[in-house]
Amino acid sequence: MRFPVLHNSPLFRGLTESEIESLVAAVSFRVRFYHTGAVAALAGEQISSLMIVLSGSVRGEMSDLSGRTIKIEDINPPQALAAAVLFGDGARYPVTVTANSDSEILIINKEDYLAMMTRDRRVLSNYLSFICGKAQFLSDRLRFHSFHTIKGKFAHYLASLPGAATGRVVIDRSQQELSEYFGVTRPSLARAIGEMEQEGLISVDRREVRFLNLKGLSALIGT
Amino acid sequence: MRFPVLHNSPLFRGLTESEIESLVAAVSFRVRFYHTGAVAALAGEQISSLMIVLSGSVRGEMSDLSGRTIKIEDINPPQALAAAVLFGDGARYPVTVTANSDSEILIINKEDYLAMMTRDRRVLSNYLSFICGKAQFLSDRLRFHSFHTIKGKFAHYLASLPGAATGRVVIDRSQQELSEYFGVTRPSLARAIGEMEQEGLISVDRREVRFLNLKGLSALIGT
DNA sequence: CGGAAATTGTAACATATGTTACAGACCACC
DNA sequence: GGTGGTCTGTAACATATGTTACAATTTCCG
Repeated sequence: MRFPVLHNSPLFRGLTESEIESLVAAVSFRVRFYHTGAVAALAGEQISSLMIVLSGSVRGEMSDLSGRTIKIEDINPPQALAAAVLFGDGARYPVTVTANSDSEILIINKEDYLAMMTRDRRVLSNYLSFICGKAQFLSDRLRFHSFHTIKGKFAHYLASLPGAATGRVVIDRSQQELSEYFGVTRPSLARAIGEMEQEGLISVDRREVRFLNLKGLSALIGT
Repeated sequence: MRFPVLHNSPLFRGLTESEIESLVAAVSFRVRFYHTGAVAALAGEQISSLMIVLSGSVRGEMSDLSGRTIKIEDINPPQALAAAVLFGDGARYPVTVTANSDSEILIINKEDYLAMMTRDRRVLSNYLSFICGKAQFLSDRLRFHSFHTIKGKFAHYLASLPGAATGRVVIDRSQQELSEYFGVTRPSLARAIGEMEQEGLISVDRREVRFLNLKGLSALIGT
C-alpha cells in the first residue's frame, strides 16, 4: 500500500514516502472508501482514530435544531479530520463529516498513531508543531475578539506589527482583508480609521500609519 | 531534587513522585529562583524551554504602546508557561512573565521534554491531552463569537445542551455566568431571552427552557 | 421563619456597528 | 492615454448592544 499524498501532509513532513509507508504498515491501519454523500463521522461521536483524507473531498457540517445542515468547512487531501482535538479527554467530533465526492480515508487507531510518534521522533514533532500552531492561531484570533471596539482591535493590530516601537508601521493587507480578520464590515473599519485620524491618534498615508498619540492608542487597547 | 508539586500537574498525571523525579533527573534541568518583580520571560522572546512554576506565583502581562502594562493572567504552581504554544514553529512568548512573589521555576529544555515524552508514554499522553483540551476550549469559545447576535449565541448554546433533541433543556449556570461566557452583559442577555420568549421561540420556567419554534431558533443560528 | 445576598426582570438612554449606496482614487492592462 | 476593476472614503439610516439604575424574585443560611 502506498500513500504518496501523505508526503504533503504536515503530519508527515520530512519523511520519505518509503519511511511513511513502513511506519503506517507497522500498525493496523485501514483505508475506507466513501461514496458521494456517505457519512464518515457523526457529530458527537467519540473519536477513536486519526482519519486522513487520501482522495476526493469531504465536508464538515452541523445540523441545527430543525434538522437543516450548515456546511462549516471542506476538508481536502491530505488534511486530517478533527486532528486538533484527537487526544482530548472524551474527544468527540464537532461536526458531521460527509463525502463531497467519492473519497478514500486512511484510518489509524489513536493508540497506533501514538505508537508511531514514539517510534519516529519526526512524527511526534510534526504533530506537536501542528497542534501548537493551531492553538496559537486560535488564541490570537480570540484575543482580537476580546477587544470589543473596532478602534481597539485596530490599535492592537497596529501595536502587533513589526516596527510598532518606531511609531511607524506599514499595513500588510487591504482594508477588506483586515475587516474580515477582525470580523467586522469594511465600511465600519474605514470609519473607525477615519475617526482615529481625526482624533489625532494616528496619521494615515495609504498603507503607512504613524502613531501620533501613544497614550490615546493605549487607552483604546486597555478598554 | 524533589518536586512534590509536579504530582498535581496535568502534565505528570498518573506518575508517582519518584517516577517524576527520575524522569526529570535524566535530562538537564534547572530550577531558577525569581525575586518579586523579576522577569522570567519577555514577550516576543523565543521559547526554548518548558517552564513550570514550582512555588510562589507569576503573572503574564503585556505592555501596550505607551509602555503601560496590562495584567493578563496569574500563573500559579504547578502551571506551566505558554505550554500550549511550546512546540509551534518559531514559538514566542505572547506575554511578559513577572514574579508576583518570590518564585521558583523548573526549566526543562524543549528537546529534553520531547525526550521525556518518548521515554514515558504517560508524559506524552498527558501533554497531548492537555493541548487537545486547550484547542477544544479555544475552538468552542471562538465558535460562540461567530454568532454575532446574543439570540444566536443563546440558541446555539441551547442546542448544545444535553437533551436538546427532546426540546426541553435545563440551563446549568446563572445568567451572570452565561453572559460572561458569551462575552456580553447580563441585562442584554436577559433582554434577549425575554424577547425570544415573547416571539414564541421558547418558553422559560426558571432554568428550564422548552423549544416552541424550532424553525425560528434555527434561523437565529444560521445568521 | 427571617433576613441578607445573590439572581433575575425591566426600563431609558447612549453609542457602536451593520447596511446600503455611491463616488472618487488607485492600479493593471491593453 | 484610456478603461475596467479593485480599493477606499463617506453618508444616512436601522438596529443591537452597552450602561446604569432600580425593583422583584429567588436562594441561602442562621
